[in-house]
Amino acid sequence: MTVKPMTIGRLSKAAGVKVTTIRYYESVGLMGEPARSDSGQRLYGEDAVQRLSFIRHARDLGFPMDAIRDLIDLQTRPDHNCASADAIARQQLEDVRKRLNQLKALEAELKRMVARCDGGSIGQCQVMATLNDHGECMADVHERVKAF
Amino acid sequence: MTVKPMTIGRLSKAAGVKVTTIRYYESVGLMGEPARSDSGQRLYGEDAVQRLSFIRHARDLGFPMDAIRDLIDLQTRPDHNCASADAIARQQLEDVRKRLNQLKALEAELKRMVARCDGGSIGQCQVMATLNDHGECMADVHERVKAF
DNA sequence: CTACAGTCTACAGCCACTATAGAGGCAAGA
DNA sequence: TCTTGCCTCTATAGTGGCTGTAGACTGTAG
Repeated sequence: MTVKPMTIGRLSKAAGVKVTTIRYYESVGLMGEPARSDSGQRLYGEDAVQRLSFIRHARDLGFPMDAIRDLIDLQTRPDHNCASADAIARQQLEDVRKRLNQLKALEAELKRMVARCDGGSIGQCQVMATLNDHGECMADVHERVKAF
Repeated sequence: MTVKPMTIGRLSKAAGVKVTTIRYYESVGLMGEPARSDSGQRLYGEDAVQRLSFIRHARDLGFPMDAIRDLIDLQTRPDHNCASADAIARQQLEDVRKRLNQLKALEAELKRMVARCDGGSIGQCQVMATLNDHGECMADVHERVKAF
């Protein structure tokens, strides 16, 4: 016997991903077109839960959509060499480390900034002074931190 | 004698901010409307360089536009108490620290992931296994890292 | 005068969604 | 059977912080 298929709402609850997000994933090709009921409602099987949980975990780890698409493609060829998947993950790790370093520099600078506030007036405010005077800045914050 | 005003291109070079970005800052109310030449070109004084460098530094430190707008408003009242500026900076520091913690968790998980890759086939790939099996995940990566 | 660089406005695109509108579908209770 | 109320559908616009493009005009050097 076959298992009863889920509507998108049930899938949403089962996978912990919002309905709109599932439809969005479909629209960008991460999810593939599901079967439809006579009235046009999407119908999913258990594999959809699995797929969504894969996507969600990868997103939680910060993988960009393109990388996830590549990983999903790789999954469909289980005998292919693992090196590609490894490379994608290593790239992601490198990106995360880079952002980590930038954020650490930001934290140091901000910490220094608020530490110097003595509660006086704006005119003498060291927070303002620091923002005005880039030369005063200790941290090498020249590259803007990218979106995650 | 007054100093010769700059066109937007000169301002761009002087402040290290792209022409389009300057116009964008104007459109969202961070820059204020400049004087114009007879033919309609924007004309700026030295204060614009100062203002842009303030904005840029704040952006480099990750302050969102709204916060920067607030800080600029504060600047126009130099005798106002410094507490508001301090609060904005502290909020930003807190945000940065939160993201830092999330990123550290990501880094740990990714490191663990790539360390287990033995170069075999996708079928046995530990990178894939980790992504498939959220239960295997050591890190508490339940909250998605926000854009910076 | 002729190039060519600079400037103008207005609008589309980026990422990864989220929110909204307006219409139709489905199951349970009266 | 009808109603109530949630579910689902499509299509579109908005988020943040810009960047890129198109097509027209302006300013300047040779």
